[in-house]
Amino acid sequence: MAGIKDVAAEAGVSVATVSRALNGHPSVSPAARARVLAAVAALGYRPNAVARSLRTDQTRTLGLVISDVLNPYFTSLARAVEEEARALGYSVIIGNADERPELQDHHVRTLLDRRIDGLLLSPTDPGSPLIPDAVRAGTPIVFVDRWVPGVQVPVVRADGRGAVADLVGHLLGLGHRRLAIIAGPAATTTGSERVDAFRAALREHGVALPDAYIGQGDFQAESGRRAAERFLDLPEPPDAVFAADNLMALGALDAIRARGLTVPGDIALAAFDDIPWFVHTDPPITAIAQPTEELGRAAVRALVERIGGHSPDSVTLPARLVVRRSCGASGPVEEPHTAAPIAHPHPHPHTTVRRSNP
Amino acid sequence: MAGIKDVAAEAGVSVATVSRALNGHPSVSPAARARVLAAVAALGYRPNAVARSLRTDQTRTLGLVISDVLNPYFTSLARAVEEEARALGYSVIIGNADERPELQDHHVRTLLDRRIDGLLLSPTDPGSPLIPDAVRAGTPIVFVDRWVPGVQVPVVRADGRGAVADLVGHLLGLGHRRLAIIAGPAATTTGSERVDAFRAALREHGVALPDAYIGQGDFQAESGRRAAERFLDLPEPPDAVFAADNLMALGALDAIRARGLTVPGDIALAAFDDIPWFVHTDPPITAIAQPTEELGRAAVRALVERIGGHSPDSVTLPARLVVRRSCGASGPVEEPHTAAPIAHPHPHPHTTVRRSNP
DNA sequence: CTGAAAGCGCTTACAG
DNA sequence: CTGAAAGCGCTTACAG
Repeated sequence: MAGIKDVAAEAGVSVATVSRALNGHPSVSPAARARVLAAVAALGYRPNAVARSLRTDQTRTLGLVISDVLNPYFTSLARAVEEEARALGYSVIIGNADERPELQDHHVRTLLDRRIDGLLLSPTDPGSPLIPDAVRAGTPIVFVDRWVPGVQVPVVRADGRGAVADLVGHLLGLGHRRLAIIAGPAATTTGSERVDAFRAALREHGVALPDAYIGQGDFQAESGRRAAERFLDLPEPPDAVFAADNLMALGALDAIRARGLTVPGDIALAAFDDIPWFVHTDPPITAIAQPTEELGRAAVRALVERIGGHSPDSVTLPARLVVRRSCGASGPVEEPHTAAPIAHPHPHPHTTVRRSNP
Repeated sequence: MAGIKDVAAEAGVSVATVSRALNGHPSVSPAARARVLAAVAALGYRPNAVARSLRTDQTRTLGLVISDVLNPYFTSLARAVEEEARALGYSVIIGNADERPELQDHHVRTLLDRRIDGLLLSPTDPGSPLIPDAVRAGTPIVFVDRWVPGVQVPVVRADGRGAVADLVGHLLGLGHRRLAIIAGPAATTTGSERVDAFRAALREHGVALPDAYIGQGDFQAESGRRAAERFLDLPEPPDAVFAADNLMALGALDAIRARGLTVPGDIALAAFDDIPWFVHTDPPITAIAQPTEELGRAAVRALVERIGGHSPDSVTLPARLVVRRSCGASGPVEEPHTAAPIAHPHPHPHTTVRRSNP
């Protein structure tokens, strides 16, 4: 593989001039630049990014540690992150924690060892000591989606409270009274916030959320299945279940079907996070949609600002309820707290979109 | 950030000894090793992977360029790849080509600039000159899923011919006669092979595949929608549609529903690539399942062999048909070419699994 | 505008 | 068993 020395020899200049020509340094004569470019083309030279990084102390690389690559939500997030990063001249290396603390640490450590310029993190394990360590060491970090309270790092996330309140109103309006939730790990912010929002909204309507109606999941399909089974084994099973992510909703659907029960006939089902397939499930599933792409882009912009030495603000974007048929006959839709409906990426005759209040 | 010199000073040894102690070199006295380890712990030292890579000329990193991160097939593949790579001591950097040739080239180039030790590639653009260039330059490469004919590189993929033949038998057995396919780009191997297999299987049964029944897609949902619409506009629309990937199947389903038609009542639908959601769509979708995890692992093993200087063989694993209800009343299932059914990851009352012949 | 030289943080023959 | 020194491929003050 041709190195900068080969190019210099071929062009009849010093390596310094080659470097300057390639990096657009102004003080290179047009003649020298032309010879360098010709030599580069002739040799098929490509600068060694490893050497350059060592010298410049920057890798032009961002790390992104997500909780689960098999979750379409994180996958869309990753795609948006990569796009925005590329637009700003950065590469991104994705680490998949698979909802496992050790794996999160493994990836964070590996990324740090590679001297990424900044880290985008959606903590699976908010208790990992690596996080405050990295912050203290001065590594630019931004949390996306999930965050760690108390750690001084900008957070880019969606606020689902309004949408959850809309969902609860929707469920109660359809006559459901025994509302249950399959929660994510309480240690994660998205795990606890969604239950809190659900409980708060129920309280507004004077409805309680008994412990038996809080299933403990881990954001994976299997846990959704188990939680749903436990609900169905109750002497008085819930008549509506809200899964805190799309994978647990899938698991819950599996469990409900396995008992020969139907949605929404026997039990209503709704999910946090909207995905294209929800339009085509039987029945189409009512979900809370996050502005995923915007979150990914905003997170990258914030991180790049941090890398630039600034202190970007946290960003919170609203989520919104997308009503389909999984909670009961749609009937005449009453707009919950607001007016204008928003277009949904997958228009469907049975879909109604509602925006939560700001 | 503490460097190796700081550790050496703290431990009272030379940087050479620190390096040896950290890399498990045998000739380090227990005493020195202990002092080094203590110093490392005290300073929170982490070796700079960039510097190490520059010196050793290896990054212990694999590149993986996939065609579309939003496609669950590639996402599972990526997960399996990362797992196996990690087990073998490698990191992986994923590049998403998004089915766009320029993006594929961008990622291949970036990965090569970073001096990855080897590249796993599922070519979106088989015509890219970067591929033969890299092969010529000696970069270890292995193709996964898709490949480029004529390029001397091991290929790890699934052979869907048996399963497609099973599917055609299944469709004809249910009384469908006008079978259509939504194909991927003819330039990609998976794009052309699936049509070829479909056409060959039809010919076996004396059925023709008219041009009008070959929809040209690009493996994205939107193209599936358009192709399905064109089919439905035909004076004699097909009575069964086979989408060459799961995203085009989603698009086709959208289009069929938008016309107020039902599956399989008005038209049958099947897809290449099985995904968990196919169990819960309305109706559950008959699909051809690839052994995705095995493919990912085998690809990594082959690539690591290549990096080790060996010449691994190509690997071809069989795909299999998973019958659900989207092609018509399931009725008594006749096993097509073989005997034993295989367990499916998502057992479901309406699912029957068939293995294609070897 | 250009080149010689130092140096980024490691690893590894070489000599002892 | 250990250290001094060279060198991986670049970039960048410094001097001219």
